[in-house]
This record gives sequence, structure tokens and C-alpha cells, in this order.
Amino acid sequence: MSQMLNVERQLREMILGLEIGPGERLTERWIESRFGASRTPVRAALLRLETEGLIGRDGRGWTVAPINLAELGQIAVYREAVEVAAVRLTTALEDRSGVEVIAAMLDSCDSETPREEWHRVGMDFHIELARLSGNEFLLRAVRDAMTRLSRARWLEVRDETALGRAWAEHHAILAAVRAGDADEATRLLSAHIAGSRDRLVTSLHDDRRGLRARGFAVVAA
Amino acid sequence: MSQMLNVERQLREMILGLEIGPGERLTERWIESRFGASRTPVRAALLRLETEGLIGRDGRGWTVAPINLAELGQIAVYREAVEVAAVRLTTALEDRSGVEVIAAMLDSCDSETPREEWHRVGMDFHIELARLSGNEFLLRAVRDAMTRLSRARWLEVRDETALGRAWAEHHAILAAVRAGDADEATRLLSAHIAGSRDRLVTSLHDDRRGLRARGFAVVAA
DNA sequence: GATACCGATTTGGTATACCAAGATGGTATT
DNA sequence: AATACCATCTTGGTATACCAAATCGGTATC
Repeated sequence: MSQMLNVERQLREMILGLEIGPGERLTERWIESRFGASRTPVRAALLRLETEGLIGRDGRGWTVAPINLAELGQIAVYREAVEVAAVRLTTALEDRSGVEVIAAMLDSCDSETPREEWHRVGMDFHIELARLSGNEFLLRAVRDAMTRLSRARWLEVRDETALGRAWAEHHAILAAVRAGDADEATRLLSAHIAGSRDRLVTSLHDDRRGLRARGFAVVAA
Repeated sequence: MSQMLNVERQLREMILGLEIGPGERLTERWIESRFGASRTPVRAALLRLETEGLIGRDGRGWTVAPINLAELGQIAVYREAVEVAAVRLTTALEDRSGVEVIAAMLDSCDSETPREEWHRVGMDFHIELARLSGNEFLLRAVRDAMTRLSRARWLEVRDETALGRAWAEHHAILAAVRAGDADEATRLLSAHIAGSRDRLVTSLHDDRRGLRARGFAVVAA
């Protein structure tokens, strides 16, 4: 059986879905029996997830990466650099029709849409926006950053107004890109990322006791 | 024996040192016998080198990544985004004394220094400059970009004046950072990266027949 | 002579056996 | 009762055996 991809995918989903908590120890034998694969594909999956930053080595042994508030700040800086560069490339394109596809994706969310879907679309917005640039490295950087952020975003205590605000900011960014206004687009994007980071870090910092009570390792900023 | 790290390091060095040519096929069994390791550490090394972009899958099987001129252009854009962000962070620091360490590193090269060393120092300049920012993600991005560029830079037909020009540009960037002049530093850095890219792509494009004659796979822009 | 077909070999994917180092727990000694 | 020490178990690192698919040659047929 082609277990390798399955083990990697399922394990990633368990980690991102917080079914395995941040800071938890992983043993190859447990994964082996949990997914019915042997150690070889398990090792391959672990090596891949390590490069994604979702797990790390704890001396000997593997550990699910903790929630690291300092890291969240650094990722925001990284994101801003690459996302702004991607948007600048995109605004310089003649054909920016890809913007409409992303707008349609945003509009697929309404009041009936479950929170989980709002989150996913919110992340995909940034990934797809980077893809429009046509630069594989900027795209990969944004995708990696989003992967590392996704658990934290899922833990964030987010009210409806915050989701709506992000949605509006996403649309505003698209409007500026559509108009070819690079400066406005990057200004809006930078502000969006900074605001997003502030709300995320604040929310997790305020709730860090609750997170630790759930058995999640949280590293302070 | 701790073969895993050795296999990975030695194989990386063979690829970066062009002892294994771009486009060449790799078999796990060959690596196994070449380095006296078994397939498990070989697999680990291959998986890691794949994420570094030095090797890729060719259907079934592994292939050393070809020299890709279009990719070199994309990397330059990526580099500029992350290196400029790093330099902006660094100029905003109160303590920029790390700049002097990098300056000393540059000055360790003189007319007696072999070409190979000039190349290494030229790459380390960018890595160490990114490290000063204190942002792990920007540092990793620059290090990854440099790794992907290093084979191409080694193939570049470079005269002495080009090496000296890069050295002078590096010093000029450091001077701007030392003075805390972020705009000047980023302007110089952007120009340096763009010029470096142009010379690199032009050189490889002009010599692509020679490269192919050496058995190297070259993908056009 | 070209081509279609079939078997042998190669090769990556997987499973598993073995090993050494570290963790664990229990016992004996003080 | 506390602690030092030793046997045992766990666990990641490594080596190897087995499998299926793809590739490569060769032969036979048209």
C-alpha cells in the first residue's frame, strides 16, 4: 500500500487539528500501530513534518512543536516580506484576472458557513494571492508560514466581528490589486498582517493558562 | 555509526561541488555502496536534500536538480524580499556591532585568497547579514536561497573585477547598515542582488552549450 | 528489418530484525 | 527511609529481506 503519503497526511491533520497537542511526545512505534504502517514510511513522514516545523527533535525522540508566541511574531515579519513582494509582482502584471477567482472564493463564505471553513478560506486567501505572483518561492514561503500559523489561528479566540473584519480587509486588498495600485495594496496588506498578528498573539497570551490546562505547551514571547 | 548526517553532508557536498552533475540520476543502491551506509540513512538524506531543492523525484527515482535559469530569476526576487526585510530590521536595532564581524569576514579575503574562498565568503555575507536581523525565518530563507544558488554561482564565468565589485558592494551595504540608513542600505542591496542575478543568468545562458557538453542539464528561462 | 511480446533485472516502497543508548523501576545497602 | 546501583524495557538508528512495478534485452513473429 502507498502508506507513505497517507501517514504523512493523516499525521499532519492530527497535529494541525490539535488531536495531538503541542508539546506532546511522539514515538515511531505509536505512529506505526496507529496508522497500520511500518517504520519506514513513518520515518519519511516524520522527516517531512520536521521540515514543515510541525514536529521537532527532543534530544532523542520526536515532539509536536509547541505554540511559540515569539515565533508567531517572527513569522508575521517573514509573511509581510514575502506577501508584499508577491502583491507587488501581481499588481505589475497585465492580466490580473486571477483576482476575481480569489474574490469569488471569499464570497463563497456567508453567515451559514461554519467557522472552520472561514478559517480555511482566510488562509487560502493569502496562499492564492501569493500564487498569482507566479513566483514559486514566494508561494512556498507563504504556504509554509500559513501551515505554521494554522494551529495558533485555530486556538485563537475569535469573535464574529474579527472574522468579518478580516474578510473586509481581504476584499480591500483585492480591490487595490485589481486597480493596479501597488502602494495601496501593500499598505493594506501590511496593516492586515500586523493587526492579525497582534490579535493572535494577544489572544493566545491572554489564554495561555487555559491552553496549558489543556495540556498544550506554550512558549512565551 | 552515525551515518545519517554523514551521508547527507557528503552527498550534498558532491552535488554542490558538481561531482554529481545537474540532471544526473541517483539510485539509492549507488549511494548506499558509495558511502558504505544502508538504505535507511540514505533515504533520510534524500528526503532532506529534496526539501532543499537539490534533488527531485523523476517519476520513480531521484534526479539531481538541473540548472534552471527561470528559477534563478525567481530566487533573486525571493532573496530581495527577505534580505531587504532583514536589513531593515537590522538597521532598526540599537546594537549593530555584528556588522563589524561581517566586515572582518569580508576583509579576510585578499589577492592571495583562492576563488573558492571568495565564493564562500560572498555567500556567507548574505547569510550572516540576515542572521543579524534576529529573525529565524528570514535567516533560513536566505540560507535556502543561497544553497540553491551555489551551484550556479560556481558555474558562473567570473572575472576578478566581478569578484572585486561584489566585495565593494558588500562593504557599501555594511556601511549603510552601520550608519543606520535603512533606505540607502536596501537600495544598495536591491541593486546588488539584481546585478548579481543579471550577470549570473547572462553568464550561464551564454555558456549553456558548454554546460550541456559537460553533461549538465540546463533548463532555459 | 521492424515490431510485438515475454522474461530477467533493476529499483524504489515496505516490512522487519537487530543494536546501542537512554529511561525506568525495583532492590539492596546504609 | 533515602539513595545508589543494576536489570529490564523502551526507543530511535541501522541493516536487510521481500515485493511490485518499471525498465531493459532478446527473441520470435510478421
